[in-house]
Amino acid sequence: MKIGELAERTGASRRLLRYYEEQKLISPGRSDNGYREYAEFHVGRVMQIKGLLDAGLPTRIIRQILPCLDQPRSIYFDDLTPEMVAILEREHDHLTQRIDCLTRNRDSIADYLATVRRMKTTGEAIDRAA
Amino acid sequence: MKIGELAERTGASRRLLRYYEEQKLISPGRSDNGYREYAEFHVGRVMQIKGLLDAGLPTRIIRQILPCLDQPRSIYFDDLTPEMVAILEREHDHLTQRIDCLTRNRDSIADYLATVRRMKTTGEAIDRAA
DNA sequence: TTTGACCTTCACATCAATGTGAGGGTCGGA
DNA sequence: TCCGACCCTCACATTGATGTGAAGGTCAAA
Repeated sequence: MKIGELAERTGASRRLLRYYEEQKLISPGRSDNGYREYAEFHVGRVMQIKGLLDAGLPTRIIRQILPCLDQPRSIYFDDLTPEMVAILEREHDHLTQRIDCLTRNRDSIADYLATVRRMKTTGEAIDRAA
Repeated sequence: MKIGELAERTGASRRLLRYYEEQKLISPGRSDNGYREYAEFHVGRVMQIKGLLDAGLPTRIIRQILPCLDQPRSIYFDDLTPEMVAILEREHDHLTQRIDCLTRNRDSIADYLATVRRMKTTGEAIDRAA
């Protein structure tokens, strides 16, 4: 599949797909004419990159952890240095922190919305006294 | 408390604290000499901002949802426009998506690390065949 | 009273993630 | 063969979150 189709299927711009490649997050092949050639699995891959990016991870980190997240592992265990394990552990903890922070804030929003809805139905009694 | 102390207690640079103010995320008072004067609750507030920012939310969104997350509500229910409710609902869903994405990826890392550890103990049998 | 450690504003620098456009090939169909 | 819709590279622009430094005011302690 060429870049246009991948762009359409993932919602990422062509420019962005080239940027991901420049950042070594994806490595499409090339056909004879120089066009990038993407495989089916690149669709999921791009979605994953977009998600991680949107969640605040920089490409630098994504590049490091991505090879470990593939289903048929693309990095093998004897290639794995202690440094790499340390990075993964650190990122694992970091992700957990982010998740906790987001969860707390999301729940606060939910609480707030729930309160608003309760107010709306039980009458407009506002506790300005708080 | 002055900006230096707040910076030290929150781990945010002075520059950043001024930036947050410029972005209307915090509103310290001023003493006679023009120095910013922060209250105790600003410590938590800054941590929350840092967390949200680190998790990928732009200041624009943080500014919108922050007033709703305070414990003594600083925004009251009759001030709340339908547009604001819509924004909160949208952000709530968006946060949920982010959380799911991060959770999936964190769990993948955990799986990977678990597999690595299993390999280390049960011998170096590598499934290159995958 | 001077020095050092604060604080102020202003402004330019940087990095990551993007957009946008120029200048130019490739290719399939009218 | 020519047009339109693709693709390429290169490169400059922008936005958001920061760093950094200049030029200067405040204040406490020596």
